[in-house]
Amino acid sequence: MLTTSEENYLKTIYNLSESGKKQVSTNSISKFLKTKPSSVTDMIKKLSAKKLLYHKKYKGTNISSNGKKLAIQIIRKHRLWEVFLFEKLNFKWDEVHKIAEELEHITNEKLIEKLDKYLKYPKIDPHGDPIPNKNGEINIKPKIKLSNLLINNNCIVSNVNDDDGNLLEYLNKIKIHIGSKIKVFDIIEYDKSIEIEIDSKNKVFISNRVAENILVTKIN
Amino acid sequence: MLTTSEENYLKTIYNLSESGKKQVSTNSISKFLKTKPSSVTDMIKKLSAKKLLYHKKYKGTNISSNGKKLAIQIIRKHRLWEVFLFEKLNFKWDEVHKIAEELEHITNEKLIEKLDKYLKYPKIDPHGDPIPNKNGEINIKPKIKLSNLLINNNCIVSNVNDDDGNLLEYLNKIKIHIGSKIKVFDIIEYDKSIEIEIDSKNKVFISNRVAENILVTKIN
DNA sequence: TAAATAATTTAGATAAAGCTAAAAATATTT
DNA sequence: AAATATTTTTAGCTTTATCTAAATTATTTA
Repeated sequence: MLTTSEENYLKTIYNLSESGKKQVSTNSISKFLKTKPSSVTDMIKKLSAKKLLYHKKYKGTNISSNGKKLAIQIIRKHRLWEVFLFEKLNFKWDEVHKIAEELEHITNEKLIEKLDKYLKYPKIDPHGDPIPNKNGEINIKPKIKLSNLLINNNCIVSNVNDDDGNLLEYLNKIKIHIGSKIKVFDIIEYDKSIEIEIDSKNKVFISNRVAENILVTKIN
Repeated sequence: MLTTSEENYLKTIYNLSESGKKQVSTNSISKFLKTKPSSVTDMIKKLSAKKLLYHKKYKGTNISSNGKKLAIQIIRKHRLWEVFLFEKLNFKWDEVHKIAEELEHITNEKLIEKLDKYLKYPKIDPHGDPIPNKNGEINIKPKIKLSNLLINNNCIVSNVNDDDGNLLEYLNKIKIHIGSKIKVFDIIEYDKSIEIEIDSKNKVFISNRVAENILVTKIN
């Protein structure tokens, strides 16, 4: 059994090693968790002693296969709770993460199995991220440009190219945000602009340039 | 903001002072929480400094009105989560308490308001205990003998006189336990035995003697 | 490549929440 | 009312997860 703190480190190290090179630096962990590098070193020692990490002094940290298994189960719990908060309690997409950070540490296998069943075994969370199953298998859907979809395709917005401040402002105005469900209604051949339906409500036209800067996960 | 441990002490002291005399002894707290009396003394000092308790050395502890308010909100969370686990996730009555002990410490007001709404503002938990409302008001229903109910009354079993080992065994056999919902179908004038329906399923007859040893909370 | 800079680790400190053992206060018996 | 027993508190220790400051190793730059 792991403490909440150990779980948070493990999850962070797993996430950092997935979204980059396999060797995770002490500083990157410290930055993410907002703790001091010396605290990170301490925790790395603890988790290494439990064979959940491999660590070479001054070189970096790797997650072990046991560590990975545990991390994935924490992520599973996190994302299932996010679905619950979003779908059942009607929280907004940007409110669920913080609460799920607390709920994910509740340790009761039966609770998670029953929650999963109750939510009808969802495959993705409100941000479009895949939910690992009981056995830790993850169905990773690639993130593609909205401009690459075809008519009648459905997707969830998972990322926005935010180099450009104006784009975010515009998306905010037409109510597109991370987690929004979008259906492609029409594609105009002339300029590749597309007509979309946002969250089963408003329909709008967006230019190809905008559609190229929205990353989505295809669903069904 | 209180730590989980502080919350557990506060809740315990509130419960002990409700179910007995107002002065709570260090030993009784220690017994309930399975910590050593010396640890209890330490925590009492901490909570007294926060004005949540009043304490006189060697004499005993009282909960303050601020302490009471906080304790009631923790109990509110606990009982709402119990309803969720019981009604939505289909846990058994005797499984919900342990899980709710963890869930009750999650601190997010909006979460509890939304959970309350989602559960349709329940008034009692699966054990028949009242759920305090947002303002901390508790609708305390008296616990009465099952033998005192009238035809068509509904109730929840909240206590069983367990001096007699045979009674518990018998109740187990006919599937009556704490939290069971019972409807009175008929009362036989001759011997005051009653016909009841248990959890909207099986109907049985029980003697007046048995009915006198089951304490219930009337509902609707 | 040597010096400067950055990253990482070590050593030692702190606060929270528990513990044991002993002292002090209170309660109960004889 | 003394002696004994019980309860409560105090003093000091442990573990967990942090921290700061200093030392060590790695990397970058001039």
